[in-house]
Amino acid sequence: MTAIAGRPPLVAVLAFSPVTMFELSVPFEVFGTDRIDMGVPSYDVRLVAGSGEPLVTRFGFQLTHTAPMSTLRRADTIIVPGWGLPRDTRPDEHVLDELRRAHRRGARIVSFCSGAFVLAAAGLLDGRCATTHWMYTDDLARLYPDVEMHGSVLYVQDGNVWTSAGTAAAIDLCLHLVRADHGAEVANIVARRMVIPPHREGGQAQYVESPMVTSCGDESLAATLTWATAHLDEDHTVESLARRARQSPRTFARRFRAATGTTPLQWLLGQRVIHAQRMLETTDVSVEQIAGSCGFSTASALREHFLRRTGVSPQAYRQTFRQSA
DNA sequence: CAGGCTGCCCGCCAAA
DNA sequence: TCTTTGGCGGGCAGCC
Repeated sequence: MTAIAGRPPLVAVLAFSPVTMFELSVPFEVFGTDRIDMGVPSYDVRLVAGSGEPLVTRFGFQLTHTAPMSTLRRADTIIVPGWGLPRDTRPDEHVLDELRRAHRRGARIVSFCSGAFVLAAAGLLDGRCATTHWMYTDDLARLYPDVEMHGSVLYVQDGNVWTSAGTAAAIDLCLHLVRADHGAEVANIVARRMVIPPHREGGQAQYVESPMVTSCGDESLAATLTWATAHLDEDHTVESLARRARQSPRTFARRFRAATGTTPLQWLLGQRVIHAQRMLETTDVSVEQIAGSCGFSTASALREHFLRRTGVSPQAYRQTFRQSA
């Protein structure tokens, strides 16, 4: 998302009573917190009440002095957090019209958790891939049969429409949007400031049995992952990683999936692409050299995986960040 | 870009 | 008996 020169991107949080407090605060924490001192570009975040003032949270607190509905007409990104009304409740038609209108002019439309029902009610998910909290996927599929539901991922992008799963996946999606806007380096700074892991793949399973890196969990697995990210340029196989973790390959693979929601090779490829993103953002090293230091045997292997995971070629990616720098 | 080769992934099952 | 482990093999993704 490119900001119009001179003003930071406008993020409108379109909330409906009774709104979930956690999800309401996530966009303000990720986008609205001033981190200029660490080199993070700022956003302009506004709260818009979709169901009229006062906006009421699920715990009964009232929020007043929200921004006017017309904010949606200027917003670069509109985020709809989860809300607590029955799933078949439809917001006012004029609010849905504003959403459709924003979508038509190219604004980025985002939902967290049950906020997906608002996007669906506006028809923005028809024929699109989407997700929501795993408890609601069946309901949404039944109410809006034209939506292609993906029930087991953290977040999904389809064109300019992004939907995320329950509660904490909102953070993953917001960080991903920061990454899309300003690159992995900036997203990592934000993640570090918020003291959360910088990246969980959107396709990662919702049913993760334990966080990827935990101080009281599987130490040898966490240590092995940390080590591998610091040695991406070397060759790794499931067998070699398992040996380092002092486990049989079969047990290592099993624990790996339980802890990360993905497989060793897919995780490794993801880490390599992230590292390539950082190098493209911060250096002028050739793509061939980047491929080598990321552990890809050839530049074409890097190009293939980079394109598949980011949607753009390494060269185009670099140009985007060189222009805005 | 086709096709073969290698290694990954995961269901299955027996052993601990 | 119940749970965890780890070896095996088929299908297939990734690489050359």
